[in-house]
Amino acid sequence: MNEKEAQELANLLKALGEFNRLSLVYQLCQCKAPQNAMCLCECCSVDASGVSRHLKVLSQEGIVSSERKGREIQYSLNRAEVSKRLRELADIIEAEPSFKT
Amino acid sequence: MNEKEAQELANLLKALGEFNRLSLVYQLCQCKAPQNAMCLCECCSVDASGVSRHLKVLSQEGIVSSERKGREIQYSLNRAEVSKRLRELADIIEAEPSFKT
DNA sequence: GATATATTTGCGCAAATATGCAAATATACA
DNA sequence: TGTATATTTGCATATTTGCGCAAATATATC
Repeated sequence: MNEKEAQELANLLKALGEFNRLSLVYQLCQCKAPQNAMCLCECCSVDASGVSRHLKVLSQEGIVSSERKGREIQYSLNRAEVSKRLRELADIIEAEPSFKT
Repeated sequence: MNEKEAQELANLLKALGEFNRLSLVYQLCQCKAPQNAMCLCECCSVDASGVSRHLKVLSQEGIVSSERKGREIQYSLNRAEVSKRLRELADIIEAEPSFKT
């Protein structure tokens, strides 16, 4: 794990590690269909501009994808990619080294 | 997942989502034996007081355990617990619901 | 008790972050 | 073109966070 990868992973974890953003992720988690920001607004105690900013952070970290549909922008969770990265970290943490002190 | 659990998980992710703290975790990851803070200091570009504070955060979130051994305090990574919590989140994120929109 | 080493804590500072509000922008529709 | 809805952005503000330094504390050893 080099420095750049570590920084990217830290960024991912930081993006998920804010309560309202994690709430947005949970909300998307429970949805089969993509959701727009107005809808996601309801699960989270911030106004539309705050939701917009949080979704931008999640998007920049590759946690959600977005697609404009008319007036709305529909967000969906990148389930496979996010869970993969979390499991990779879990694997690293779990594996006790056979060498070194 | 209730509000309290979500907040605790957010706290865990936030604790891991800071570059120097994640570096400390990686360092502990590569060690079989517990390490003291002076040793951990080397992998991380902050002074001893900074490392102490980071280790306190990691300890409060249950990521590391500590035990005083004479003058030193030895830190070890709670591998099983941390990887379990990360995998639980990965499971939640990965599983597409069969109901709801 | 005096000294050395390891760790924590108080303090101040600078940077980052989360937030709301209002204005700007994008799009759809009458 | 004008209006309504959805989203973003600029701005100001309050809070949090990470950091180093110096002092305090804890423990071991002389």
